[in-house]
Formats: sequence, C-alpha cells, structure tokens
Amino acid sequence: MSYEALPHRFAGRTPIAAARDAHETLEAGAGSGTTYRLAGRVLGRRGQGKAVFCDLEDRTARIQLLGSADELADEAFAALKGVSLGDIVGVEGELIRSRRGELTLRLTGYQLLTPCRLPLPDTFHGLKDVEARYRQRHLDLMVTPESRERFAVRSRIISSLRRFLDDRSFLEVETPVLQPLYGGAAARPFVTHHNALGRDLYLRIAVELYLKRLIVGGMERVYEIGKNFRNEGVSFKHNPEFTMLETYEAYADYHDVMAMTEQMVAQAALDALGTTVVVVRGESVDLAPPWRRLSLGEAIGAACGVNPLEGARDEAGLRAVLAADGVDTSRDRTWAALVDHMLSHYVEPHLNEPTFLVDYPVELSPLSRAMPADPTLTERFEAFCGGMEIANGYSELNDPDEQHARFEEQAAFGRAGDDEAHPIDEDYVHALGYGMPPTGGLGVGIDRVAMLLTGASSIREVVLFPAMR
RNA sequence: GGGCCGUUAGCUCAGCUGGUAGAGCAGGGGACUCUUAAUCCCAAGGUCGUAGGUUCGAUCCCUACACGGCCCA
Repeated sequence: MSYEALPHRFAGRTPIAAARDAHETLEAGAGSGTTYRLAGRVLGRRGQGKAVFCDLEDRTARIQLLGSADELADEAFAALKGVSLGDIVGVEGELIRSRRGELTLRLTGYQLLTPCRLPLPDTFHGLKDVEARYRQRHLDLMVTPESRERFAVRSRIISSLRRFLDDRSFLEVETPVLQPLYGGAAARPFVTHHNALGRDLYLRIAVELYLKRLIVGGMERVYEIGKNFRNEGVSFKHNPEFTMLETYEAYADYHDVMAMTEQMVAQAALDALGTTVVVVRGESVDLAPPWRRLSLGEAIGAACGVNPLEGARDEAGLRAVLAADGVDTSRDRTWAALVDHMLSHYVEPHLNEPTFLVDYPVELSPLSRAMPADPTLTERFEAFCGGMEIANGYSELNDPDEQHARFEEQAAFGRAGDDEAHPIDEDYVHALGYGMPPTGGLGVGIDRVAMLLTGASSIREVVLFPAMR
C-alpha cells in the first residue's frame, strides 16, 4: 500500500457520538433515512463473505459498520474486505438499526485513510502490562477507554482552573523555566548549561519568586500553570517533572487563599466530573467547601502524643519519638526536617477528607509571613486529600530584612547538611525592598488533583508520558 | 535504600517432579449476506528479560544484574 495514494483529508465527517445521539430511538430493523460520513479506527471485524461488519471508533464513541457487496462499489467492497484491525478509515452511509438492535452505518462508501501496519494489542483483554501502557501511551490510549477518559478529565480540570481564575481577573503569565538561581520550594534542582552565556542554569523547582516580583510590579493578581522539575526520587505521587498552578493575589491573606482553594478545587470537580463527590482509597469524599481546618501542631500531637510546636524546639525529643516508632531519622538534619517527617509519617497518610493544616513553624516556611501572636509560627497552610498534599499557600513574607534573615537561616541549614535548603536570593530580597503589598499565594499540584478526581492510585496514570528508568 | 512478586509469540496467558515450549486473539491464505469476544479450515510465528553457575540435560534449581508492580522506609 502506497501512502502517496492515500487521501490527504476526509471532509464533512460527523463525530460518532453525535450521529448515535440523533437516532437513539430508532427501532430495530428500521432505517433513519439520514446519511453520515464517519471516520476513525477499526477496532473490531466480523466477516460474512459478501457482508462485512466492523466496529469503528473515534474520540467520541464506537459504532458498527455494515458493508455489503450489494451497496458498495466492487473496488470499495474489496478494500473493506482487506481491512485490518487498527486501520483508519473514512466511511459514508445511512444510519440504521440492525435486526439485532445495534445502531449501524450501512455503507455506501468506504476509503482506507491510513493503514495500521503493526499488530494491535488484544482488543478484548486490552493492554494489561503497566509498563507497556506507560512506554507506549499511543497503544494504551487506543485500546484503553478508561485511560482516554482519565486524560480528558485532566484536561477539563485545567480548563476549569483557568476559567475560575480568569473570571476573578487573574492574569496568566509565563516566567522562566531556566533560572540563574532556583527557589520557592525545598527541593534539589536539575542543573543545565547555557553555552553562549557560558554559565550553568537551573530548571525551576517553583515559580514563586518570579510571580511575587510581578506583584511588586503591580500586576496584583497573577497565575501560572506549568512544569516544575525536582531532582528527586519517583514514587506513586512523585514524577521528576510535574505540573503546578501558582496564584498570587495582592491584599489577600492565607484565609482568603484557603477559601479560594476549596472553591476552586470543588468547581474543578464539578466541571470535570459533574459532582464534588469522589471516591478516594475506597472512601467517598466530598470536596465541597468548607474543608476541615486543623493546626499542624495539634494534628501531629493527636496522632503521636507529642505536639512539636509547643514549648522549646526539642530536636532530640522529636528524634526519640520517631525512633520509638521505628522511623529512620538519620537524614533529618534539623528540627524542622523532623517536624516535616512527623507530618508525613503520622498525619498525611490519614488525611483522606479534604483538610487544611495551618500554622506552620517558621523554620519550615522561609517565605511565609509570621503570625503576629506567635512569631515562631507562620500564616501558612497545606491542603491534603486522599493521603496526599495537594496544595500549599500562605500570607507572603514581604519584609525584605526578615526575608534576608530567613534566607540566612536556610543557608545555615544547608551548611548543616540539608540539601533541600533554600539558596540566598539577594535579587529577590532587593525586589521586596520596593514594596510588595500584603499578598496571599498558592501552589496547587495539578497531577495530584487529577489523581484525586480520577481515582488514580499512581501519578503515572495521569501523566501522559511519565518518567521511566 | 529494604522486602515480596513478576518478566514465555505483537497482545492476554498456560507450561506438573529438570528432558530445549502451548492456547486464544492479532497478523498471512481460504470459506461464509444480520454478525457483534462471530464461526470454520490451512500455514506461519519463540535467544522462555540478560549474564553466569549446578546438571548428561535448565523456561523450570542457584547467584548476580536489568526493567516493572506492590508494600515498607
């Protein structure tokens, strides 16, 4: 088969679902009198000699085709008899319902548009090999309807988030992926090199510090949806590149941001699924506001008996609590790292319902504003659902001197062996010197939200081409 | 990083106590005018993840490694 002889286009086609929907009430054995042109991939074939039945599938639906020697030209019928599973074809004919009750296009025209030259996976059992589904996503999408739907949900989530923010006068912006200095999160970066500039650059681990410069500049409400890169292990909830939404709103604090977060995620669920109720790890969970709010210290205290945020910073004491439960703390170099470890060990896995943990220690939150009543804590929250962190936000620290001091403290953590400590960003501190209004900021892990709304138990199910070894 | 499990035809899977492999679907050829996991006939398809070891003989037992899954850290 010469590709040059194959059509370059197929005009006037109707989505299969639209053709089906228009004739749902057609009776068995009856014709609709309506002619359609359909195109898609052949995923089933049942030969009958002088009659051929196929199943044609496009993005919207599947429908049966019936081609008979009586109604097709000899050449077209011969071509149809030679069809292979997986071939992409264009057809034309009257929509009827077969005697057995199946909506069917009775063909008067048939054209091969593109052949499938390789054998398809078993069209009955589908592609079961998880590794093959990730490495050859095109095959997975072809034969796994659930997979196609999962990525359609993901797409609807992202458009819902954009609509939500656009409706509230947020401006979508784009900031550098290649950065001279990384920041905005506790993570190890990827390093690359710019030949012409003769210097190393980092792939961003967050967009936070750039978006806040825009707030200093007076943009007031900004957001960015894009890839972040973190040079860390992969797990069911970690991919080295992942999609994050960050928003910054001038004149708002973390309470405002929490309210927006729960509304925005609930709206995304409504837009993507038609409901705010999702099934998470076997339990039905409602994402409708308001979400539960718990203080971080009390949540840890309730789970293990020790509230690490009460009294003095007792590094040895926390280490002993974790060690008593068999947790290896050898890589936790600071008191803050131990608190973070307690959170992820005792609390996070059990937060199935949407929950805001609030009031994080200052050592763990170098970019958040301190609480007036207790400067050891900050106006910060993280949102959890399904045992995962899905969002993080705070009242933004806008005091340049305090920010500089926090960076210095981070540098000390770095010298103590914390390889996720923030580097000092003098340029950012300088920008704060021009005055950043009181601001509330937010980061949302889009992949995690997509997992939540699709019931996926691995991030690889919601990332089209996940990182594989 | 640790533990457990898996890797056999393009796909889904069998393969006993160690004797160099089978099925269904797909792909090739043929029959069939209402089938829908269509059916029937014929032929073809394999470095049993990789490398060692034990053995007369290894898909099978042992070791290491690779890749993947699940659980723990």
